[in-house]
Amino acid sequence: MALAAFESSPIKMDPKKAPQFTSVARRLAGANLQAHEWELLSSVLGHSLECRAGHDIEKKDTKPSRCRLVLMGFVGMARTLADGRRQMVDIHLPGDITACERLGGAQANVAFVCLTDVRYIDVDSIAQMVDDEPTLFPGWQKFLKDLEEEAHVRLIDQVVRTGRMVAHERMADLALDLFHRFERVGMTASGSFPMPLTQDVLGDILGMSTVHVNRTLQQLRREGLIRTTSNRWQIVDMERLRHVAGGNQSRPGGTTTH
Amino acid sequence: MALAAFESSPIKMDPKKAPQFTSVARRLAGANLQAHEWELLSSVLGHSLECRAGHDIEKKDTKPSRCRLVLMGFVGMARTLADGRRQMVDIHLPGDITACERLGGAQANVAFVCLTDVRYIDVDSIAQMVDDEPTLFPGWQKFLKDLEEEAHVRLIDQVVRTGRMVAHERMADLALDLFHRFERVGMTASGSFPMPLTQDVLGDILGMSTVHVNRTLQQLRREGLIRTTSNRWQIVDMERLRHVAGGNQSRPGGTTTH
DNA sequence: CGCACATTTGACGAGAATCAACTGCAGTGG
DNA sequence: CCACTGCAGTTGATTCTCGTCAAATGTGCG
Repeated sequence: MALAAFESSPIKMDPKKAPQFTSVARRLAGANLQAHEWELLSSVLGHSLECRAGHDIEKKDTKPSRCRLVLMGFVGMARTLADGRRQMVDIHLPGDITACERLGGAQANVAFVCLTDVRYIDVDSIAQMVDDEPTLFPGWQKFLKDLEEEAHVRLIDQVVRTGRMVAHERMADLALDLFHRFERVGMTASGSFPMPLTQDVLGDILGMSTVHVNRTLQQLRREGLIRTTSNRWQIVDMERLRHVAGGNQSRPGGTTTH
Repeated sequence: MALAAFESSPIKMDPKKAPQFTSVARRLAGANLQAHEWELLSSVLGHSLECRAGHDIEKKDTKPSRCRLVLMGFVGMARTLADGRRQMVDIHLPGDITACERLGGAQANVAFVCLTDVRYIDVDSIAQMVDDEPTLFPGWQKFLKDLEEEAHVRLIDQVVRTGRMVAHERMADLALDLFHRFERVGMTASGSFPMPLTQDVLGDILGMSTVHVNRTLQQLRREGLIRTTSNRWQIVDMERLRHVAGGNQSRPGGTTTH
């Protein structure tokens, strides 16, 4: 059991008492952190930060952080064009890091927008220590590297999504992507996953207008593929949804070529 | 002068006699390689490889390489959907590395396609040595890291391009991007840069049909923004082309918010 | 209740894909 | 030398996806 490793770690943390840590716990459970690596985390875990929906993540008082670990909520990596059009380049969920700034972010000209109320911790100091002395923190190094690789693959997926898929394919593909990512951190329940985003924001993610998001969603609902409540989506027919997405979503160990 | 540093390096290489190395020379000139780091390069420079247009880069005999340095030609990082649609996720030009496989490429499900005849060298062995002992090769480490960061920014740009720009904006933005990248490696001449790609491939890059690429190009030509010959594009009116692209293309030190 | 905000609906038009045909051009072989 | 071939580019006609505008409906909240 993944959580067991986390519970038996030097840092005592009961997921039932601190549910905001469960996603990160799932992630770190596979990282094989050593005792002194857990200590790194304990030094910052108490200082989780909050950012309200609609605001950019940014520390006004101190220097901007390059690396944050999301505990709760959705963070969007967004670029805004001169005329106001906005494109979400990537979405960060609980357990992800906003590590773009470690990879050329200075040139990227993107902002990290809280799409919901967000709770996160600043792990920039940890990242810097790991960068300086990678051999001292093998668990953290692998953890950070894995998260960055995943973000890289997500970017590639996002290019394909916006570049070559039509509306209902984009929507289906996104739903599957989010489902699998929430599944890994134990936040799914009977095929459903958190979806508190407005159709407006969904449009900025998928590169389409709000109205078209609405109509595309209706189509998927009408065909019995998904069900939506105010802050959750449920996948009703996984197999057909995959088919709509084109069978191209990267699922663990999935095959690809037709 | 950038080339001077390269010419005075331990490896003698006259750009006039070996023009295929000039792009890499420009790049490495800024990397401040130490003597023993130049040696690394010399061990592989003689073994440049070739791949014909239309084929995937892949070494059949040995294990697949994770890291290649492009000397000449265009390499496309492509994903093909089940029904045959294809999206170019990134384009690698002379002086770039095809380093995707170093960053989660195993999951990325992309192929490296030669969009022209391509000449490249396999620097996987170098990359592995640098990964193992980064402190021994500070110049190479920074060089590889910079190239990866640039690739990351290009991915972000590509998401915005395909997600939120209309056809003529995409085309203008791409033209400017390519121009600036060729400029850095000294392959521009009076506002022109190499463009040997077919409109078919351009469609796969920009996420639009071949016919629409054709019509969009005609529009840009008609408006006096670019001129095209069989294998070069010339930017006629940089200022207005930037305006068409939305003023959002990342140029060195450029400002952004309106 | 009134307000702000999100979702939904309809009507219309613009942008882009598709299909099919045609042009221009370089290479190839008779 | 010229016909033939293949390929990239071009054009027109048509269809369809999607964006825009505007209004209506629903929903939570002070």
